[in-house]
Amino acid sequence: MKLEILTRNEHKELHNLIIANIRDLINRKNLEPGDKLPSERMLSERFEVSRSNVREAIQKLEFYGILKSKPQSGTFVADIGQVAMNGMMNDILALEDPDFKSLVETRILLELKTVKLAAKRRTDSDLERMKAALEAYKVKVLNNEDAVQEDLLFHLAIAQACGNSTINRMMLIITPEIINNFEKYHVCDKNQSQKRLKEHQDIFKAIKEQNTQKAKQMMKDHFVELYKYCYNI
Amino acid sequence: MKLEILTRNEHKELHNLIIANIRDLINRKNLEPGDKLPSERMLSERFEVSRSNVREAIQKLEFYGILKSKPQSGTFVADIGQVAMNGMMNDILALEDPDFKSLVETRILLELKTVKLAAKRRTDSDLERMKAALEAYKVKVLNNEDAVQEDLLFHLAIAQACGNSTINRMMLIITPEIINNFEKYHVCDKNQSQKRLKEHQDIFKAIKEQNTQKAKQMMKDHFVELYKYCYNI
DNA sequence: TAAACCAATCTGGTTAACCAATTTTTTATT
DNA sequence: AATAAAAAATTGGTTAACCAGATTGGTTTA
Repeated sequence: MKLEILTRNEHKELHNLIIANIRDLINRKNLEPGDKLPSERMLSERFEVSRSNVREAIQKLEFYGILKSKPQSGTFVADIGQVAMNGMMNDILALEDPDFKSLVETRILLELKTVKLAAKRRTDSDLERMKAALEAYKVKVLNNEDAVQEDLLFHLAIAQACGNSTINRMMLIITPEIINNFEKYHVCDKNQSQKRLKEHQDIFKAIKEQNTQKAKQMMKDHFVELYKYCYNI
Repeated sequence: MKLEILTRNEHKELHNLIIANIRDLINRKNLEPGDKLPSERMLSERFEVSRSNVREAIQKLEFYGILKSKPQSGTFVADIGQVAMNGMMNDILALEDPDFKSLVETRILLELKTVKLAAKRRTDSDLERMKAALEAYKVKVLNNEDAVQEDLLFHLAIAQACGNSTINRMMLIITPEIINNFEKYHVCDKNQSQKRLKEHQDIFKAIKEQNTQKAKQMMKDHFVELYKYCYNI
């Protein structure tokens, strides 16, 4: 067989092709939750792709909870049912790359929640972590240095304090994408950094005082600039 | 070298170990954004693990946007900066498995947003997809069959119509976990299924009419039972 | 001096052979 | 005939050799 190196996009296309093939196979064979898929070797032969590509596609479907691999046993359809599996696979295949607007919209949604929850649930050690992150941010700002990272890390510290591991996970997923777009579009303006620092300090204070409403309002104010920018694209 | 098969948990531990090693390496060598990591072969030798394990750990960090692999070239630290990378890696390593309460809380947060956005932005083809999902749900309910999957698929159809690919992605991530917990804790009650159908129809109607406030309120009502359950655990 | 070229080397990706746990089938025993 | 024990086949995971594109350093050339 000819060996071919794929670009990142071709790679994704290949994965989607394999995923679609697996979906069709499950439908044709009427596999139900808990049923076993054909082995990786058979799938790779059947779809005429390498076994490692099949493994990668299966890994992706495992991430979305649709399949489960058991060592030395097989790959199984998860307990989510055939209909749900079909719908979700189609959804996954239709998933496009996130645009900046979608990222910002999601970030604001998540953070207005995390800040409220953090104000309610923060422990003393949470406070310490947040304070440390805030201090690091402060130092950079006062030295008039770029502080995008420290900015975001303070927000991640809030997410960590919100006591919801799922929301925290989602903040982790979007943060690097946010950072990249920040730098790409030069969202952050150094002239405003003093103001931003003040806002961060206000947020921290509200969380410390466990004033949920104030915390949310401070975060909202903090996002106003971003909002504006987002709707101007 | 001795070959050893790992359980799922040991596997995760190994990944975390490698991730921690990579973090320490980046710190020790003071690698900055865009810098190249040592090759996979060198890392595997240095950490005394297999190259495929290194590749899997790198893949995970790629998913979180911390590293970028370029074919035939190398693996690079993403443009998020050293400080952010450190903080995020620590966060990732500290990430625990989601509990049901965290899942439900997140689901409600996301869906109260998706339903509002869907009411505002839904296209005609979105409406058709949602109507189809709703019909499938209706058939199951009227036949008094289990309809958890069709239920969730309707919600996913709403997410798809919300015009925000990031939120849609997150709904896809949590849905299988939600389904599993639904079935584990028997959250769904068949006696209430008629009521649930009515609620779904109300939501659909509100989205069709593009009445955002009503759509959100209907969704809120729909979640009341879940709320109760969630806070009773 | 600097630009262009070329070959040696290094890289992530791919493949195929191999491993050990598991599952299935066969055989042996009661 | 039923059960237990053993062997064969199957599985996902692992390893190591290999591939082709990218990089690099030195050499040649304008």
